[in-house]
Amino acid sequence: MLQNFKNYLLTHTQITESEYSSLFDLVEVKTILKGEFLLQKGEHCKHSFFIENGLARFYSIDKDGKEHIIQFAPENWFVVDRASVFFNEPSEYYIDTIEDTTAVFLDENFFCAASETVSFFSKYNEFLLQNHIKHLQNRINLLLSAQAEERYLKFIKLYPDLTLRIPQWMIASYLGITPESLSRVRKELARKNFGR
Amino acid sequence: MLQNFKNYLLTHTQITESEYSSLFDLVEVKTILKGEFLLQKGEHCKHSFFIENGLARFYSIDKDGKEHIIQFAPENWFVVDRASVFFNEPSEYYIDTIEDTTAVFLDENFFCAASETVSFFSKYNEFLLQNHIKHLQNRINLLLSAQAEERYLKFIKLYPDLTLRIPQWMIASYLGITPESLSRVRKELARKNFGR
DNA sequence: CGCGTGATTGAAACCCTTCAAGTTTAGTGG
DNA sequence: CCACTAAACTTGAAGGGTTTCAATCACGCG
Repeated sequence: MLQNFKNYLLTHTQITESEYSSLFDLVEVKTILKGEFLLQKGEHCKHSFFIENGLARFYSIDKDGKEHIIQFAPENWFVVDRASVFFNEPSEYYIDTIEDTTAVFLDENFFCAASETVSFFSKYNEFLLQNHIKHLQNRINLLLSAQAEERYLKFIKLYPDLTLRIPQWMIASYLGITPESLSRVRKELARKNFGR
Repeated sequence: MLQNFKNYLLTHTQITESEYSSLFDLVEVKTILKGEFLLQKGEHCKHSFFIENGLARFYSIDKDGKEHIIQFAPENWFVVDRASVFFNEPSEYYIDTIEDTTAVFLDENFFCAASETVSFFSKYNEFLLQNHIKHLQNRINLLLSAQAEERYLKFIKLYPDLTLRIPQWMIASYLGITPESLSRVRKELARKNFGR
């Protein structure tokens, strides 16, 4: 039961077994079926979600009804609309699941308690924020500088395991291209590599 | 002398005059002429730069030699490659100035001392990180969902003052389009608004 | 088996880039 | 203060990458 969440905290935050036990009372664990929402536009995001098992996605829907995926979150990842949580604003985004998912719901109380009981916790929290910034910045740079093929190659290099679990049209959405274009990019890549 | 930096800290971090005086010994202030570098690719970024006066830009150069602007930083803004500072990695990016600039160089020592002497400081630091994430996320969403015209309109709405100070070709770079395209977008916008 | 979803393919259209030329603007030195 | 030059901006025509729309194919599941 919740092996991933426990291991994650033990290895990343130097938490002890007993500290973990007391903090665990503060979280909620929920099962979310494939396609169900963790967050919808207009809601205030009150939790950080730790994905114990399964796969979630964080995305927006534009005025033409098109989805744009900001982030995928497989097991051992956090997913959250930080802007909504931290600034207490209604969210512009959606979070739902691509697979049946077990998620740990962490609220303000949990982070306060954890920061107080585990001295290293706030340091790790800063690590998460800095790491998040690093990834977002790299993504912006990629969107500015690379075309479809290069974006896709970087994606499968960075997330080889996810490539197999995520439908192609969602990867296309993450890359900022249409499913048809991604299909053609893959066809072209297959053609190039055939001669080896 | 450094009115902006002082006011910024006083209003945002609840620092006292005397605390400011002692912390001020830990910073360096430098004048950077237009076009000179604060950071170049391959260097380890050791400072956060507070722009006291002037205007800086944070950008990458791709394999074809094209520049891609990640961020502009006018007076009262911070600019820094957080990934390089926090993870102690060589930077992938450049920071230089668009105008003659006075910048405050803040290093690790400053942040440690400030966190210790000013209780509110680390809270404000988290605010900066969260705010940074919020902006990067919105930018990614815009790059995924909007075409040239909409990107430009959002830009001039968000940064009306910067629009006049920054050469058009740099704004184009920030938007992920060519200078020629931006010129045509502006022409088209002028045409549309002529009929009012 | 039939249905729905996802992936593929083709043709036309579109947005944007590229390249080249011309115009305007800004900065510098005589 | 004007003349000169470089940089920035504009404009046009051609081309490229991607989208759009439509049709077809492949697959899993009730």
